[in-house]
Amino acid sequence: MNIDDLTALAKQRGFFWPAAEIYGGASGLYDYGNIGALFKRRWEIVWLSYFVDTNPDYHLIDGANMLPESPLIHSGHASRFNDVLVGCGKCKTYYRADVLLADAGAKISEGAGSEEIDKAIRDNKLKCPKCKSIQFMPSKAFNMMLDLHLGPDKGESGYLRPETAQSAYLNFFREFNILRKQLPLGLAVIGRAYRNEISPRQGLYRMRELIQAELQIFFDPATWKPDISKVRGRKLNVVLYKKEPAVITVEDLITKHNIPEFYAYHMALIDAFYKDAIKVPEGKLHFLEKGGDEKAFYNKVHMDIEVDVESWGGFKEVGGLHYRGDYDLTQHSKGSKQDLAVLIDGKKVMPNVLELSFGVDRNLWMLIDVFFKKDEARSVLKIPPFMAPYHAGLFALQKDEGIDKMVENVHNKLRKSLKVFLDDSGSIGKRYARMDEIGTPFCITVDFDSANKQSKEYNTVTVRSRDDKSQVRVKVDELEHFIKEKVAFDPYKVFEFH
RNA sequence: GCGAUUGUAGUCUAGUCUGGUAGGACUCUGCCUUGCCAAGGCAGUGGCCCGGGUUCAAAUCCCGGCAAUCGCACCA
Repeated sequence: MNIDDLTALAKQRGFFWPAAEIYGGASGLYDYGNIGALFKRRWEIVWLSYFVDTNPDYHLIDGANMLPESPLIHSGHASRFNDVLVGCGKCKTYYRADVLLADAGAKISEGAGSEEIDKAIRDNKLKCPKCKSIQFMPSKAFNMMLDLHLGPDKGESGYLRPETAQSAYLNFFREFNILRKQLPLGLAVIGRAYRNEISPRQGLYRMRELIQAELQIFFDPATWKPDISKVRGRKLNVVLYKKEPAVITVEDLITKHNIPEFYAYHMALIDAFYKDAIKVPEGKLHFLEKGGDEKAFYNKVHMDIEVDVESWGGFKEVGGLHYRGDYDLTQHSKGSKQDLAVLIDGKKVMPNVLELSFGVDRNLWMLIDVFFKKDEARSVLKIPPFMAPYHAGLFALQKDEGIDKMVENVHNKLRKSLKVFLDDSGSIGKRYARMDEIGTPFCITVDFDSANKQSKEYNTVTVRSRDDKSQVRVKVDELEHFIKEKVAFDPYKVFEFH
C-alpha cells in the first residue's frame, strides 16, 4: 500500500485527515476522526495494560503540555533544540552553522549566538558547499520548540513541551515520595508533544504535534535486575551500530555485545509486544542501534524500534529504547536547586532512567499499513481484534419488524461492554465490506429464524468473522461472552510478567 | 527552507499542452427488487485548493499563497 492509498483510506473511512482541512490544511497537523479516535484509544489501552498495568511499581501520570522556560533550559532543549541556521545568499541553501563551521575546522563555543557565528563565518572565509559562494545571509536561530508567552503583555516565557518525558522527570520526586520511596519506579505519560519541524513529511511520520506514549523507569543501576530468565533464548532482530542486520539472542546481546542486562530484558519485552501481541510479521521488526553522532549525547545505549512500513518506503522508527543514565535528574537537580537524588538503604542514589518511548500516531499508521490487505475480491484491515475500533457490526438481514426488535434486543445486551456498529443500509455484503475496511472482527446478523419462535434457530444469530468470512450460529445469551473473549487483550498471555 | 512534480464531488480519476455548457467509476440519499458476502433497475445530491491577473470567455494561460508527494537539507 502506498502513501496515497493509505491517506485516501484514512479519509474515506474516518481515521484521520489534515487539521483545518476546509481551509486547505496545515502542514504537520492532523485530526483523528470517529474511527481514528477509537483506534487510538484501543492502542493506548493495550499499550498501558502491557507496559504499565502489569507492574505494580509503574504508574500512569499526566502532565501540562505548556511548561515554563526554566525546566527546558536545564533539560538542554532550549540550547540543543536551538540550531543556528545560515543560508547561502546565492543558492539559498540553508545549513546548520555549527556543522558548517566544524567541517571547516573552525572552533565555536557551545551555544554561540548569531553574531559570533556570523563573525566566525567571515573570519574563516566559509564557502557554500553547494555553489562555492562566500556570500552568506545573516544567520538566525531556529528553535525546534514552539514558544509561548504565558500571561498578559509579553508574559512569562515558556514552551509547548517537546517531549512528554519531561513531565515524568519533573514529577519524579513527588511521586517517589508518594509511592513508598522505592526504586524502581515507573512513570508513564501518554500525551502530546510539539516540535516546530522544518519540513513535516510522510503523513503521520513527522508531525508538528505528535502523541507519545512513554514509560520512564527510574532505577538504581547497582541493584536493578529484571528477571532475565523470562526472556532467555529469545531471538531478536538487531542492527548493531555500523553492523549488518543479525538475529541475536538476549544472552548474546548481554555477554557478547555489552548490552546491559536490564536493557536487553526490555528489548525482549518490546519485541514480544510487537511480534506476539500485535503480530507484526517476523522480519518486519528490528532494533536499530544508534551510535556516534546519531545518538543523543546523553544516551548511554540507544536503539530505535523500526518496522518495515511499505508506505514509508522501508524500515521506519515507531519507538525507541533509551538508557539515559542520570542525565535528566542531574540536570533538573542543578536547575531547580532541589536535590533529586534519593536515599536507598541509607545510600544516596541519583536514579538512572530507562526510557521506553513510542510514537502513537506512527504506530497507528504502521498498523494500517502492515495489516491492510486488498485483493480483487475485498479490502480487509486485519488488525488484531483487540485493536479494532468497533468490536462488532450488527445487522438485520431483512427489513422486518420482528427482526428489528431482535436487533434492538441484541444491541442492548452488547452495548454495555462492547463497541457495536449498527448498520441497516445497503445489501448485507456491502455492510460486511464496510466493516472489513475498518477492521471490525465480527459481524452479527439477525435473520428470520433468529426472530421466529417456531424455528429451531430462535434466539440465535450468525456471527461472521472478518478474516475468513466463516459463520457460526451463536445463542443470543452467549453472544456477549463469545465476542468479549475474542476481543479482549490479556498481557499475561503474551509475556510472563510474574 | 531549497528544487522537481502535483492539486477536478466523500474517494479515485478524464479533461489542462491547443481557453468555449466539467465527464466517468465507486460512495452517499430515496424508491423498486433481492435477502448471508461490495448484486440489479430507476431517480437524486455533490466538484475544478485559495486569491489576483490576462481574455469577450479560465479547471485550462500568467503571478502570489496554501497543501501534498519525492529529492536535498533538517530530524537534541
